[in-house]
Amino acid sequence: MPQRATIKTIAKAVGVAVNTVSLALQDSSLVASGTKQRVLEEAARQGYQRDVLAQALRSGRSHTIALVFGDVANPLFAMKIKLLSQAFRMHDYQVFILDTDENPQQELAAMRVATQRKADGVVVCPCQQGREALELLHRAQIPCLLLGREFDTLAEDTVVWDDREGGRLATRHLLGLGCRRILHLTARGDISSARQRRLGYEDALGEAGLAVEEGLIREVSPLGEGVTEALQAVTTPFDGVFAFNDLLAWQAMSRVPDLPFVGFDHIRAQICVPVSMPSIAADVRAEAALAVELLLARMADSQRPPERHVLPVRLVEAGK
Amino acid sequence: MPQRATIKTIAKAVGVAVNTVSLALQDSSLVASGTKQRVLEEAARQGYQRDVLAQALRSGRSHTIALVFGDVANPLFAMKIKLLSQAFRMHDYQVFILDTDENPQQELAAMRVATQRKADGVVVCPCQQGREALELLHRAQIPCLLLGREFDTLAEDTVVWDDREGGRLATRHLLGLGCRRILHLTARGDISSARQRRLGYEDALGEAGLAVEEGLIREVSPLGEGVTEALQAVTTPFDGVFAFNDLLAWQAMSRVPDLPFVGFDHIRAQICVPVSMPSIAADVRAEAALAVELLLARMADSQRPPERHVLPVRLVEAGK
DNA sequence: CTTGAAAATAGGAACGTTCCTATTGGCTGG
DNA sequence: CCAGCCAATAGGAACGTTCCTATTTTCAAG
Repeated sequence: MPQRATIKTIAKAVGVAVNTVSLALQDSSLVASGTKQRVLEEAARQGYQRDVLAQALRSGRSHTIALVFGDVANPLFAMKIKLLSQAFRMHDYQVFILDTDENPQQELAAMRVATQRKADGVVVCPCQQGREALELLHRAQIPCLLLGREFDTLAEDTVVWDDREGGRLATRHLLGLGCRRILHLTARGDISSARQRRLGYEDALGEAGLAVEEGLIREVSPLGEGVTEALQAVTTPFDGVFAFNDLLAWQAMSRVPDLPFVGFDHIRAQICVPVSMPSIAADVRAEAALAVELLLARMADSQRPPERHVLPVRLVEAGK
Repeated sequence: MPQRATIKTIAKAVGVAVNTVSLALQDSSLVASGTKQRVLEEAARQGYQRDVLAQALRSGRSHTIALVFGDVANPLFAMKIKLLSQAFRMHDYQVFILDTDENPQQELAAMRVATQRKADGVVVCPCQQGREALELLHRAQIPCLLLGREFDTLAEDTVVWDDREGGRLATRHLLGLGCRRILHLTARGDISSARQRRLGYEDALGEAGLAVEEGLIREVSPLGEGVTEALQAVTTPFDGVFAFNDLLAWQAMSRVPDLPFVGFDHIRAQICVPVSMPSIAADVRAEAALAVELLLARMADSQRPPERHVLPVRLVEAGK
């Protein structure tokens, strides 16, 4: 019955103090290179694996980042998660994912988990109206980055798409096709991106000299629940649809075919779907890279003033 | 400068030993209900949050489950992750997700992370040919459940779909449409599900008195890379396609339209895509529930003999 | 009252690290 | 030849829990 390898067992085997082993494993310059080598060899021989929990408890750093998203099953989020995980892993941070179901209560719970698990940082795409969840992190002194959605007051680093411009591009595209009564499917819950996309929609209508009709704006869950019901409830006729995101658009398409649609997020780029629908896209890889860079920078220096980055968007036409 | 609330600060405030506080917080019957109440009140007052890391270090149980999957961005996996997370959270287990990119090396690394983080259990959809990664868990005495893919020797609890039957159903469907030269896009890497689906394909061809043509079976990455190249390399003519999964099928469809296709996994059920393609489905909710139940049972009693569950599959026709 | 056991609480070690403060040995300079 | 210093190592406390083993209190029975 071989007992688990710890710095203690290594220390005993090499004939040196635990402290020396600890330092050697950290590749500290304080320990002689000969001893260092012997320690490393013995560690390898015993199949030593550092106990990250003990390390975290003592050092206060867990080498862990929490990712808080509304819907892991949304391919855009899934891709962001994938990219963020990879990048953070490169920097020796393990990632754990918290799915909030776009529910503010669950978001709060997620933050509690993040603080309990002593996350070194958090990336969140918030579904809260208020800053309650963020305050929780603030009190625990955990650096936080907002991804994809933001708040009016810039209190943390933020990376968002140019949602308003996206809304304009999408709507102009439909106007260009001759649509005059464009239905806008927006997301419930006072999400910044939804608000901005809608403003862009209104901008474009204004440019074209068209009035905004409340009857042509419908709110549904960002998860895509209740789309068909919402469509049935539309009494005014319409000749085109601009949806908050591709998931909503697709769901609507199966109900209202043969109308021009524009979506958002360009999910097709992540998951190759044989559906040809124009959508608004941004560079997700660049977005993830930027997010990681910013969060790591903040973790290194909490005094930096928060930065806000807006990524350019483009309309991807139906062809591809 | 209010210092962090710990059982020690609570103990001091209530005027009782740390031990008593610890027990009270665990709702132990050893501590008098009066004291218990006073402790809980003080804990709430101080905004106490248990340090899960310290708890894990001391108790050996981290209240954590690792989910190891090949591709988080695949909607089927994403949905399984979502369901598993929810269910485990109900039982007070936090989940962390490890994406292996269908790469055996990364799978091994993921297992190392799981052991380092002292996961109480692991759910894995393995991409390894060998049992190396599983041995790692075995040595660390971490219960493990195989989900979606399996090995010949039943050493751990297993939940899989009836892949072979799925292959038969899919192929029979194409045969029923009059196809006689069916291309099969299978997954590289000796994955059990791919093997079984292919066997089913061969079964069905046999039933119809058709020979298996090697030229009509093409291997591609399970991630869907290189599908178009693989299609271009097919020299034999074909009149229908059965793909290892929907992602591959969709990707192929954009290259080879106007042929009957059958996919696998019925992703459309998770993410509402306006693409009408027959696919093989199983009850994902039941699958997740079963997986959770089995893993929890094993965590409670490691001596139980391993169980193997095969979920029935059905063909979902194009209409829906 | 005293006794004994059960109920309630206390005290300290332990989990595996890291951090802080010694202690040792060897070497240089005057 | 010794003060002084630097490099290398050692020792022990600490992180916040839980676990194991005492100790005290309570209270019914004799």
